[in-house]
Amino acid sequence: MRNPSSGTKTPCCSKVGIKKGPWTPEEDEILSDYIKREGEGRWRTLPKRAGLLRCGKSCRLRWMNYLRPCVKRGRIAPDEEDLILRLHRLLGNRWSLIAGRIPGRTDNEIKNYWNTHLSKKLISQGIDPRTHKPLNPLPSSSDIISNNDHHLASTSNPNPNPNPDPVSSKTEATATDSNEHFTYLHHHNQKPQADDNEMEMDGFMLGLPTNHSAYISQDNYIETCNEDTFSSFLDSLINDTVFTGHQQQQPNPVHHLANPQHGNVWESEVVSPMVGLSEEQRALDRSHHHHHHHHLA
DNA sequence: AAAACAGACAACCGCTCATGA
DNA sequence: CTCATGAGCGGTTGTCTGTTT
Repeated sequence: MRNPSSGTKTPCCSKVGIKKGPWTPEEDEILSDYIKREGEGRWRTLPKRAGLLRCGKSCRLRWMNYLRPCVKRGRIAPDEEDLILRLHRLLGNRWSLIAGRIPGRTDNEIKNYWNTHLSKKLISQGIDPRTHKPLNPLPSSSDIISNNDHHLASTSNPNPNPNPDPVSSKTEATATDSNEHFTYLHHHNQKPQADDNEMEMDGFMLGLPTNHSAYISQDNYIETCNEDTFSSFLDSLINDTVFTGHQQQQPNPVHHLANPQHGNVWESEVVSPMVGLSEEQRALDRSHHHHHHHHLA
């Protein structure tokens, strides 16, 4: 990690003469034109090359979240919303991972939509947006009220989520004991990364095809082997029920994987534990995502 | 009519990770 | 191996717009 005190800290937009705030249509056009001509990348130097008084980060963000042709604008459709809910239940706040599964939508957009709409919606339905479980129906004496509050939820949350607090989950390596599970996962999945297709784990197998395997362990955590597996895994999830009516006829090589003869595990079992994804899983997903980005974006 | 407030979304910041020298 | 750098992620803040007082 970069040491902020090393003197090499990148000031990014703090430089004088660097514009901040909302983009103007003129700036948008300059950026779009430039990227169409020269392509993406080299964000740090792009502003200078393109003639923009912005930092590279800002340019990248603007392009990724707004200007790219494949970015879909407009309202989130009901089926998209359903998918977001479903994926969030599985993945937690891994917005980019979720976004990677929703064509045309960006992580930022989904994050915003979650925070402004879905989170509140779930709360109004008596569902904890973090755990996707019912909010404490009968607050016991030990429970402090108001687990509507995102922050307080972390203290009163009965679920096994090892990272109740998004901030701490990010800044600190999680030390909760339930993480040992993912430590295991991490060591076994991430190291060999894309080249191993087989894992021996106990737990019940979901039946991914060929040489891939994904499991729901006895603790109900999803365990995946590599990015392809993970990808297929999510595919199966997506195609499971969300688009019934839209895509159900669409043949999908990995269809039925997630809900084999075991019933709809997503609706019942997977829900809670997956929110407990830890830093290790995060790391795993990151690696997934890095590859995804190139495919999807 | 205007000030205050609230919601929605765009943008920024700090951080981690991957990669290459 | 270490270090520098680019890229990307997720939380948070800023700004705009619509609504309420």
